[in-house]
Amino acid sequence: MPGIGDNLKAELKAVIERIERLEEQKKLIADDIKEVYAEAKSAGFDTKILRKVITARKKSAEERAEEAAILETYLAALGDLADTPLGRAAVERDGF
Amino acid sequence: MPGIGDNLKAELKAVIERIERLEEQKKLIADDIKEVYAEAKSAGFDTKILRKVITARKKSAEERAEEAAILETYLAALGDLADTPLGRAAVERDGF
Amino acid sequence: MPGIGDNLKAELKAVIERIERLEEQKKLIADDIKEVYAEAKSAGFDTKILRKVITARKKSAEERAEEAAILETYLAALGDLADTPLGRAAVERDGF
Amino acid sequence: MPGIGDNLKAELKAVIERIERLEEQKKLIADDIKEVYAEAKSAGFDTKILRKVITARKKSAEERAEEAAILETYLAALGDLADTPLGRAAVERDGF
DNA sequence: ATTGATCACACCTTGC
DNA sequence: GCAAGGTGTGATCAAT
Repeated sequence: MPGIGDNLKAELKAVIERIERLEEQKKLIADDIKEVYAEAKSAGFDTKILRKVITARKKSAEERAEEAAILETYLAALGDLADTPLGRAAVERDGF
Repeated sequence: MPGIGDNLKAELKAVIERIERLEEQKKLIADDIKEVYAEAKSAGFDTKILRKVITARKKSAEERAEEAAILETYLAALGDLADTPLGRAAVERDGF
Repeated sequence: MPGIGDNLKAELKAVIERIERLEEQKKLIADDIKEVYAEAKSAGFDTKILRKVITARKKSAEERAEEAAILETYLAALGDLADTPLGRAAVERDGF
Repeated sequence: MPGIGDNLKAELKAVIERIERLEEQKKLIADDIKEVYAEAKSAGFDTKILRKVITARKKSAEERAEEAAILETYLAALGDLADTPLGRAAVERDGF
């Protein structure tokens, strides 16, 4: 019973396999992370605190990224401004 | 100001960097998975069904693993029994 | 000191009591389960194997439920398709 | 092939069914609890806080039970003491 | 008694 | 904004 469904079936199969393959890899890495935490615990670290540190650093990184994005927006605006004499003067005065 | 905490600090730093590196990799893979779902959606697949299929297949795999574990446990128990003449007789009669 | 908060307070009290009553019942059942395991152990059963069997059976049930859910979703999707002449033709040809 | 294993099999079946029946009941109650939380949420309560309250009350109850147990131990000791004239005097004086 | 593993529960993020 | 899935945490149970 070959039909138009065959292509769909093959596509579907491919999609599912790609996802399952990726999830497998993801799981391997997640297991690695658990292992690192386990080792750290054996070495006397408090994993709960450790996790908090990681989370805090992630938040900081996000904030930095946010700030960088804002800065970039400013710079882009200044770039436009820089095309005018008035803008160029402002840029120079403010040290950009 | 070198002190007794320096080794700990270095260790801690190493641990955190290992974890952050792994989490970064994990995120990359998670993003890949999202991308595959997005592509599949564009190709006309219903991602809701897709996800259900994936989880169902995962469950199947887990169940098979579970059953294999039970079988192994059974066999280990039978192996112990098999070390005694009485046990061997029982095992044979019951078709194991 | 009757005030506007009184209704809320009464509601809150009722909610908390309902939950605590249910959790109490839940705990009683959990204790019953423990007791059954203890009895089984006394009767010579290996509780470890017992638990594995129970969980495997649970997984089977879950998987069946999951598959039923997928089937339902499929059928719903097909039901939508079936509302169009083109869809109906495809559905019939592919044996649904 | 009737054998000595048949009784075991029947017993095993009975045990498994009892446990599964109890776990089913437990799940029903757990679902009831979820439902109460859901209703509470609809009524405008913050379920997170609600859970904290429940937990805190549970802890208090445990503490009270603990204290009651200690009290009981004391009372038992006093009961023994009460069998002696000296003990009885102490009990009376301290208001037990 | 303690420790390690297993499991249910609660929280939180993500997709819809 | 809600529903769902993944993740972290706490409790429970076996083994030493």
